[in-house]
Amino acid sequence: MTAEAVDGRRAKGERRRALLLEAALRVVERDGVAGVTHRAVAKEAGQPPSSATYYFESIDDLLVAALVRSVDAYAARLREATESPDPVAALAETLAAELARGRAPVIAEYELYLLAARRPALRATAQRCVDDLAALARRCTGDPVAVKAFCACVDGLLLQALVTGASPDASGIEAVLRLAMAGSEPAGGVP
Amino acid sequence: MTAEAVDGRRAKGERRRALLLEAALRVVERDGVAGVTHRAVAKEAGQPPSSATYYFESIDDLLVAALVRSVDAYAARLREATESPDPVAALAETLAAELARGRAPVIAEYELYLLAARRPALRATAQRCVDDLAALARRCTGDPVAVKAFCACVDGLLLQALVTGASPDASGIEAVLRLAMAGSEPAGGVP
DNA sequence: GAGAATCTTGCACAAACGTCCAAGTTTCTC
DNA sequence: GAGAAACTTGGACGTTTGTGCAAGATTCTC
Repeated sequence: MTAEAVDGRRAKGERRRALLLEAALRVVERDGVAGVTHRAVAKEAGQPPSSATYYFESIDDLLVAALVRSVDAYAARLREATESPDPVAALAETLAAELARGRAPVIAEYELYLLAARRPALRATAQRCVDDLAALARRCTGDPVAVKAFCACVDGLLLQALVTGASPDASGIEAVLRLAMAGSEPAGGVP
Repeated sequence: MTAEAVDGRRAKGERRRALLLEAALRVVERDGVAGVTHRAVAKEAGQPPSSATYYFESIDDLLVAALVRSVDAYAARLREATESPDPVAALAETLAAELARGRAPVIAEYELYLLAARRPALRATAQRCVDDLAALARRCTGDPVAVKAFCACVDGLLLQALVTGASPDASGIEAVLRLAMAGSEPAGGVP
């Protein structure tokens, strides 16, 4: 994709690195961030422990890469909802469906997300996450305060659902998001 | 406080346990949840390692107790704001001041908070946190959806401030919270 | 004061971890 | 094909961790 002639050595390496990264995400889902070790990830990927240390010098590198990958996946889902005729409804459905399918992946996302609070190197990635959300909101309102409220609501709703064990349905989520979006201007509306 | 005649042995024990718990919170602030080990906490408390294993059988017990303590402190601050003439403004000031004083304690709170997502035993404590927030909101609006939006906004604003490194001021926070509180009814208002 | 309950501590053990290295393999360049 | 570059792997090292235990000190009960 990037260059016409690929180095077969590097290509194989990147494929392997991706395998390890996916394994790392599964480990985070299963055992939390604390469970991420070189050995555990390599074992999950069905590879020798040395390979994990080769591709990720420190355990921190591994977590950083995992967050980036997690945010990428999130951004993709977000973009899909953004392009829908009713972004708010689409997002509400997406979030509810994710929670219903299983909490572990969502927990993993937020554990990695929170990791950015301690690592300045991750702030740009976290910011991207919020920006994508704001882009969705701006399709429905011009009020910047409403955009902030909307973004905060999304993270707050998910976080609270996770920690309290509640399972809000799509309509409940949508109602809250719609309210946050309403803002001072009565209707930004879809054009 | 609880009984008239206290057992000196148990009293000493509880004092020591409290010391360890405070040390544990400092460790979480400094090194994150991952840094919490029996030895690290004992060292932080200036006590022999064995004492940590005596009072907290597993490392999980320690974290659970730490979360409960953290939520207790949060609830106290929340109650203070709730009793203010303008709860929303008071809460906004409290949150902004906390962020300004230092992010580490807030990060620690959320790391522990998120811990509840994996431990059913902690859900009640996390729920209490949300309930206290909802109680504050209900002093300003009767709309249950607005209450939910308000609670979500508080967690979302703090979480996003932490992960993006932003430092919202009191007025910015207040504006967002006020919007979430507004709801469909134009004014619940303070009586 | 005698005996029981609780607290307190040092120590030793196995397991798991990050890290490093050196030898071997594949792939590319020329 | 020869040499360089990148990948791959197994193994060893020292450190840290959780855990359990046994002996001692403190406090309460009678």
